[in-house]
Amino acid sequence: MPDKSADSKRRVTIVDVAKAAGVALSSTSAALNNRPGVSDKTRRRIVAKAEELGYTPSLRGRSLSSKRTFSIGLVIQRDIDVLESDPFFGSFITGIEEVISHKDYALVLQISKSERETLERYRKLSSDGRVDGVFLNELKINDARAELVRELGLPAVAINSANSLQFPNVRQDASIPFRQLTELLISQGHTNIGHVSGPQEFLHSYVRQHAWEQTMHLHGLRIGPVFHGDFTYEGGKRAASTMMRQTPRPTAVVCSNDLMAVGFIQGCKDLGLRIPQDVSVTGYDGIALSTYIRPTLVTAQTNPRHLAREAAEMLMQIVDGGHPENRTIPPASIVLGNSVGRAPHK
Amino acid sequence: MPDKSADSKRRVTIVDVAKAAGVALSSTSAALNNRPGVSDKTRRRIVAKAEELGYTPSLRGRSLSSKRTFSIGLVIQRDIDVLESDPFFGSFITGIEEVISHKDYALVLQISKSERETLERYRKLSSDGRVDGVFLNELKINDARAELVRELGLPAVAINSANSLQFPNVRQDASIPFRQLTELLISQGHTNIGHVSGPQEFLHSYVRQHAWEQTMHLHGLRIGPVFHGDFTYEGGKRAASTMMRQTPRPTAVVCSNDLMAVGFIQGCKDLGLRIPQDVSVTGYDGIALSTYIRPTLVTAQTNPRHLAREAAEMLMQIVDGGHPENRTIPPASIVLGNSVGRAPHK
DNA sequence: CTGAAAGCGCTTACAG
DNA sequence: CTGAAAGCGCTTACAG
Repeated sequence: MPDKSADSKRRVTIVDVAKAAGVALSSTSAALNNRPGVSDKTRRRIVAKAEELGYTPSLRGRSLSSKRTFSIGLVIQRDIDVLESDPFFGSFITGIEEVISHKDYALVLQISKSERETLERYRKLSSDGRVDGVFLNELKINDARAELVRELGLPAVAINSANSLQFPNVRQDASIPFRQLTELLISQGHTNIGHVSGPQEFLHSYVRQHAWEQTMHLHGLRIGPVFHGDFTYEGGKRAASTMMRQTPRPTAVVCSNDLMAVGFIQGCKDLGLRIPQDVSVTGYDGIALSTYIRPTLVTAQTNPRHLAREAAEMLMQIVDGGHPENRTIPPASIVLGNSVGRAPHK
Repeated sequence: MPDKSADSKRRVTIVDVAKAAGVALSSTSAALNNRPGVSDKTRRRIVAKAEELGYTPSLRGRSLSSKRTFSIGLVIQRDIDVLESDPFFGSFITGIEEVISHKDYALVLQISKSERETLERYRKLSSDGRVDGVFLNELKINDARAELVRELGLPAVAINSANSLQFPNVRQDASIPFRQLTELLISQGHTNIGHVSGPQEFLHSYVRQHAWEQTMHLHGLRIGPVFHGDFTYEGGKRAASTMMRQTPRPTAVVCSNDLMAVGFIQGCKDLGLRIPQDVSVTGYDGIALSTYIRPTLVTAQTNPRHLAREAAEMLMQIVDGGHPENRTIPPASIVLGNSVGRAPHK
């Protein structure tokens, strides 16, 4: 018998505990789960016995009978090469973990490479019964996940969704910092201010661009050129090489995220333009990279970890049968780097 | 009755399929899982019925009876603030997913903030019966997880472990690229070459430093100064401000990873040193950031995604009762940036 | 408060 | 090849 591995030691079950304590199964279950239905005295005896036997409840057993998985799902859709440099990712997951691990829930993480695959993942998470709820993160305009998840009856909480969605939502409003960033540029004398946007299908791209536009109008300025980027460094670089060759070129550019802003700055440098003497640039996110580069970036510090914590708490409530109110966390606060200066004289 | 949610529609079970097809439960199970024990004709009839009824097997039911979870676990231990800028993370997870999602396995991801918590996580993953196997990633010297996991009887595969560990292992040898990087510097006339290491407790810190040392000796050179870093940007910056104030200061520095190398370069710039005219710098990892900075970094391109794919395949084999051989993937290849130049004349 | 029983949805010997 | 039955480890009415 070469195999004396762990398989041999049979698991201690709740039945063993019940027998050892000399009480019924139901009493044992109630005692161990802090449910009413047992006297304090018996409860204590049962709990002691359980500890003595080294009983630890089987998730599989609980799952089947309680029809819960004690897991929640997060599906992240990314182009492969982008994932690596994505700051949102790690922070967001950390925030989720901070909440759910204390509730004995676990995170099932899936990576998807296309919208079709993403929908397939949600569908399968549901049909397998693998999770009790999911996040609706990085929503697109008319995101197909919303209808799917509703149809599947899968509990969900949305992150920064439009209010129209029928899911509990947590948001950190980007329009305030984008207004502030735009006004900062205006206050420095800039009048021709461009925008490097994210992909048009994303809700958050839209919100950010809209805030920039509104602020320009508010101050009686015509909106500058817009480049439709993709949230990547390379996209930012391309934006610079396109936008900054126009005449007249903008003297300042509001970028939809930090990574593009950093790429934009490099693109400007490659064209021989100085930051901020020739061009002022702002970002959004507050990633570490924005403090590594020179000049350091003017941006707004978002808080994905906080956002995730709120979202996870809401999802835990839903899973427990609750109906949480929508939540809002404070808007990202402006971080003053050195990438913004006074508008150059004409 | 206000609630007409998804709860109302009862799940289609294998019993329903068996009844509808007019056969026994066992035949149905065999047919649906492509196990022998049913005639081809009945199998087809059963499969057709299952599809007709929209049957999709319940993971919970399967789990309980098969004593499998169809999940594997990855525990990542990080200081909170480091996680965000960690490139390893996203790539590694992507690699895992590429393998397991096709096998109907899912990844349970946990974030831990201390070694104590990490051990607790492994312990709980095992006692809950939440996963069928785990990764032993980012191993420390005498890593306590190894003994724990063995004791728990938890199937595991190790990433870049020392050979002495009794787990199937996949590695990408770092000593080759570190020798090459060191020799590149030597070939440029450098003789006083320093090293910025990772935390001493990590196996991979040790391997990298050792390769640098060996190469120096091989070429009859005395090893230069060593700074014990922490793999962060700030750590690299501190290394520069400490090491580059010494007299004589090294003319080249081999950093244990890219993030520290990037910080080191910034630290040098802050001291008024030019890269590579005054100091040459190398990294390791090949993160995107290394191409964003100027000068671009000389480094080695690792492949965490590939590493993860191999590891995940091995874990899948173990879970299926196999005993995979150790694997090796090709070493990271040198990426020539502009951070290395000829040694300055004395 | 306590106990015996059914059930969650599968898999797997075992007998025919 | 096919079928009836037990079992995985829990929870949850239900009756006492």
